[in-house]
Amino acid sequence: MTSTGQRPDRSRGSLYEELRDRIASGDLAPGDHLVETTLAKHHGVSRTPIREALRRLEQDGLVEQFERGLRVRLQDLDEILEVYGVRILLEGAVAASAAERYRESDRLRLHSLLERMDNVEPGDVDAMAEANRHFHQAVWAAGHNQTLVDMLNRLSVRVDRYSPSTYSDVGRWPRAAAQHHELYQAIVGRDAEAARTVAGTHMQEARDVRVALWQSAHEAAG
Amino acid sequence: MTSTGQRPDRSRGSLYEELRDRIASGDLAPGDHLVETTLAKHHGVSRTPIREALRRLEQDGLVEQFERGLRVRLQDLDEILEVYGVRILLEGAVAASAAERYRESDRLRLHSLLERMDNVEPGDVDAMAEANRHFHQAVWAAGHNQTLVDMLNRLSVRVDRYSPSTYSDVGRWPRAAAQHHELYQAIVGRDAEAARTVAGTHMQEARDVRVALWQSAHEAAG
DNA sequence: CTGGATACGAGTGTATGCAGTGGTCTTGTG
DNA sequence: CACAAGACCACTGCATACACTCGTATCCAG
Repeated sequence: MTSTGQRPDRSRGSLYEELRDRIASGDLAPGDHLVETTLAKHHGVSRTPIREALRRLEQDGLVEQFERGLRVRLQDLDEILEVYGVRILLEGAVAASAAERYRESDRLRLHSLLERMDNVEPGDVDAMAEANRHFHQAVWAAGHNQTLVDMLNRLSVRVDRYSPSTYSDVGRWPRAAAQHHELYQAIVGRDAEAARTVAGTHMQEARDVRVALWQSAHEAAG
Repeated sequence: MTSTGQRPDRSRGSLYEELRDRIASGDLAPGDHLVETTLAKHHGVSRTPIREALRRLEQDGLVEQFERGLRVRLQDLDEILEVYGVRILLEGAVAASAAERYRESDRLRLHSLLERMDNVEPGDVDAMAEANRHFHQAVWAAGHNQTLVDMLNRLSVRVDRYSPSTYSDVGRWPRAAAQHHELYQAIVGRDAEAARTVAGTHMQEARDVRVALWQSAHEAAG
């Protein structure tokens, strides 16, 4: 051990993120038991910070109490449908809010992210997922409603698992890109209801793809 | 110390609730510094469980990082409006869902809580708040959507502060009770859109009262 | 009296120790 | 061989010890 005491070599949230990513990537699979000592060893820290990260993951709904300890939460189809149901509503709300509160200063950011999206290498799923995420977050920011953003983040965390992105579905990207353009137009045109509709539809399609992904993953496993 | 080691005399969430209640009641006022050692002494435990509770309060948005440590979060009008904005949407959604998924078995519970509400001693604000909360939670449960319930809980926690309830506003109770009856009728009648509207309107009024409460509290303080 | 350096203290982050609990494995008995 | 009693152990929850940081008070020199 090169250091003890305070000095957070890993700033506070980062251990949480490491664990969250391990869950998202499937390295820690649904149902896996999480033993504090084991995780502590694996991440090179003591149990204390591990415990804090686990508590947070529990709040996020990624991890749950099971018998004596914790395990990675299993996800059923109902849960995915529930989360997307709320997400459809709130993505619509934030898009509408972005349209209502639109200011010129928002446009540059949105537009540059839109371009970046258009220039993604075809087939590069990770780049798609990233460009998509950035664009959506820019819309969230343009909504100027931190409470909505918090809720949307919580919801995203709960379903961004099992696969890097719903864009692993071949063929969805161009369609999604078109919807992003529509959304951009609606926001810039200050048409709140159009923005709500487009964002909602976009999320519904994301839901359908996610459901299909879940189903194929669970057929494979039995 | 009568006991050491595991035995959680206070089951795990309860310390969190104690702190949350101290914030809600104003015992720990907005802006107050929270010192782990002090809280630990006050609640008769060590820093470890206090820290876990604080992390959770931070997630809830009741407490925030400030300089070296934590303080009780200040709340501005915008935040209250944001939270209620989302709450209006989601209370509407859960009411609609309750109407859609209505089953006879839900009716007994809703009805008995409605009666209990009608029999509250006039002027007993705490009893009003409690009856109100129970009725709403029954509606949430009838919606059969745990994700929505989670979100609504998070939102409630963030605004149920400063005063025990929006029912401290004289005259709101009968009106709210009437709305609860309307909501009940809409759910039992399986009229999702009516339920959504009633619940939304109800929340809007709650918002207005909360805003008025906030304003009078902040005029008094300057 | 003022500026800067140093010492101190309050408070957090992390590690570790210790007690209790529930499951499991072992052993003895009918 | 089946089953109950007991020992063991893996693991958690809580307490405490220690390291480090930053603000502040103090003290000395100019």
